[in-house]
Amino acid sequence: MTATMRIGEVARAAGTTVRTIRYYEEIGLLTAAGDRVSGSHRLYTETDVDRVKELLRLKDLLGVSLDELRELIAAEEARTLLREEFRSDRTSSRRRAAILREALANVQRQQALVERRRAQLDELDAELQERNALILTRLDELGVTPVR
Amino acid sequence: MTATMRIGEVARAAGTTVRTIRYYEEIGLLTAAGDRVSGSHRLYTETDVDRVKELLRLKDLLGVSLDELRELIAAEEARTLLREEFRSDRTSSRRRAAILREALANVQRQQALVERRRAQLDELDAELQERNALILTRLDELGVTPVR
DNA sequence: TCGTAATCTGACGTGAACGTAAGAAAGAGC
DNA sequence: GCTCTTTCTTACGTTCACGTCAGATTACGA
Repeated sequence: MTATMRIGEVARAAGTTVRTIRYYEEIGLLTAAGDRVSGSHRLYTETDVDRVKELLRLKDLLGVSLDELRELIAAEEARTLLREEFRSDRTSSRRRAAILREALANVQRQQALVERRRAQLDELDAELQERNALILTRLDELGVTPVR
Repeated sequence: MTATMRIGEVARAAGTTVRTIRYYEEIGLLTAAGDRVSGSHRLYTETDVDRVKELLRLKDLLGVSLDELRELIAAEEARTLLREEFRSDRTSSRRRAAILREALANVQRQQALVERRRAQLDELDAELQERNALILTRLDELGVTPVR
């Protein structure tokens, strides 16, 4: 189907290690494309690379554990369905709508977390600004010209 | 001097555990106020509570390790000096300026990290918005009225 | 002074997220 | 078919950031 790649290439493309990819599969965060008999090489697509990148990003930016991440992405399975099932002509409108709703809820959960994080960051930023200003004032009082 | 408190109260006030406070001292992130002979109770001030809160926040929001946090806060010692030495009348203007400059550099390092994080968050947010919009469009194409 | 709660030190335990090593097997290129 | 790199499975090791336990000590309040 799509240009198929092996685990090493995926790791390099996603900026991580082979072990991490396998580990994510172990804990159910990832599944190699296509059925695979134990022992044979795992095969992936570009989409998988994107997924790995996204997992790493969410983990880092939102500071969630891989367990929480699994919950957060639970409905992401729907995203896979969206590619495999959604495109099929024999998928009903009703079914498609359900898939889309799942995907929507999924995205919205992530957005909520992003919003919370952003609010916290803003607060921190405001306090840092304040401290910065205070220090500049004190320097000024000393008759010193601050750097910038 | 200031209203003095013990480790349990500090932990409660900062929303963490006694063990964490001791651990932070172990790795040099924190120092109990005043000289202390081994075995006697650690004593803290309100300022220490703020410091612990800040440490927890930076760790969480910026996603840095405690080691990195120590580097990041290195010059924070200057902040303590700022309270003890800065207020002394026998501290020269030149010395005060130096202390302030240290504090300034310190704050600015933190601000830089906050900025980077914010930029990353913004990027993530933009992509989520896009996905959200795409899903809504598809739902619309199906003639379904999305929730909200 | 005495009882009791909180804290002390020291040490070992734990969960998450991988790292690493060994030996076998797979698969791409010639 | 053969070589050589890459991947496979299994399993134990490691680091970080604390948790937990034991026994001794401290200090506050009656």
